Amino acid sequence: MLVHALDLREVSPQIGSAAFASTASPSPPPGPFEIMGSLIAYGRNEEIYGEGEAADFLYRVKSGCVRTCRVLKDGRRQIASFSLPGDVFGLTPGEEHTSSAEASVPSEVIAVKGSTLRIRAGVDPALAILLMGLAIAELQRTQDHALLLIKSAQERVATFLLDLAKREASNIEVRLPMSRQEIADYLGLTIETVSRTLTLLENTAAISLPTSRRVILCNRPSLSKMNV
Amino acid sequence: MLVHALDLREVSPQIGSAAFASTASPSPPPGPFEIMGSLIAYGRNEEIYGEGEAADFLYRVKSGCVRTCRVLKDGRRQIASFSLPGDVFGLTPGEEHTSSAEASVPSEVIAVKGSTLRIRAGVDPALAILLMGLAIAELQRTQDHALLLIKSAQERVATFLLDLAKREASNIEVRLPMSRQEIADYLGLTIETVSRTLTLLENTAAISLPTSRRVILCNRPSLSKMNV
DNA sequence: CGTGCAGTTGAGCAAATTCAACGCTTGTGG
DNA sequence: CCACAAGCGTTGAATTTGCTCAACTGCACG
Repeated sequence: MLVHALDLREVSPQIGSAAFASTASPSPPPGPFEIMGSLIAYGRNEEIYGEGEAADFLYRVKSGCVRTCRVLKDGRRQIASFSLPGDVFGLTPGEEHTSSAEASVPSEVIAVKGSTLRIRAGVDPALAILLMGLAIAELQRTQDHALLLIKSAQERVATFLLDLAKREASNIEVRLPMSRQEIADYLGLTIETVSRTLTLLENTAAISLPTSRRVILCNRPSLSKMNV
Repeated sequence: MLVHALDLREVSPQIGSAAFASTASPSPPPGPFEIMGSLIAYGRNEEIYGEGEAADFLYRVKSGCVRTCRVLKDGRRQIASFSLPGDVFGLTPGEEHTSSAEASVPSEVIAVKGSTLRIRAGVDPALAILLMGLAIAELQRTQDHALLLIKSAQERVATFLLDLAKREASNIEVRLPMSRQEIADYLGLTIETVSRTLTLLENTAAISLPTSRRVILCNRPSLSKMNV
């Protein structure tokens, strides 16, 4: 049930590379992204890449929040992931992006050219294994997302909040870097159902909503009970 | 929107390895699976591996149909994939299986020990890249599955039938190697809704159901219209 | 010729969606 | 500094979709 797309912290221990080990620290030492990539800033709702475009870059979020989306012919949108600082996104099956990526809020990302990575991966087995780890981690998250989509609305929202909470410094307050519409498109619900479910959780004292973008988890056990 | 878990046909062209190139032919020449693996037969509903077990093997379906499942605490089951002959399954994020695998019908699979593959992948960059391709292909299918789960019941069933049809020799008749319950758990619907939707499609002359396990696609355009 | 399982069908119900109105911020211009 | 518009979120009522519960059918197998 993960909200973030790719987090190098999770794969680096497996691959025995120290390069990413301290991604979580406030100022991580330079890794492949810092060395080979360039920093780009995007405004709210600005497109980073579009569906069908050539997949030439791999990105790492430095600040903000990036969503990846797929859109059905009739306009229904599914948000596949939210990537938070430290997460990697842009890994795509094949040569073309099957999803688009946009900044949910003003965001900075570091972009590494895919061909650069590919060339180095051919030489450097550790990098090849790192890329494999990214793909595997992304697979895990996508599986969890699919599993989320068979749950009830309450369960989806509870799971979502608990996932976000894992990423927060504070483990009681969650800041939502996305709109209700984005949450709805991620959870496979309508904006009204998301709103109603949040107020329901507030009425049952599971959470509190000081502002629409801040959630206080008052009663974690009751949320966890919904996190099947 | 793929039903099969992993199909080497799709990854081999990208990786430039000839070993798997003719997987689709009636009697494929020996590849890693034939050389390094052993053939095992499973009966209907027999477990191949369970959730939480060590992920030591990679499997390729020789005959039959294998489902991979995840189960929520309260017993709700999601089928993540159906693997048909030629497909690979068992690739798992991490050391433990996050899903179980069972034979939907009596099936033969070829198992390759993961450690064997890993050892060879360290030496053989082509094999490492092949494994990467498997992960990426699996990722694509899982994304498509997640997208399926935001569609209407009719759309899900139509998509499912069209996906299965792609795998059939005949492109008008589809054989279903799984029960209604399995289809329901794959599509995130109930068995009753699947049954009702199939009869609805039959009443609208989109399909015909000579037996419950055989579907004739009478009107592909009308099915495709639902395949958003 | 029963028995049991898989699938279908029906009726009523519950959950989530749709459509619509309302309220709260936020930013802008007078 | 206030008025007002625009965007976002919330709430309500009616509707729809798919689910639950239950009965029934057909088929395979002993």
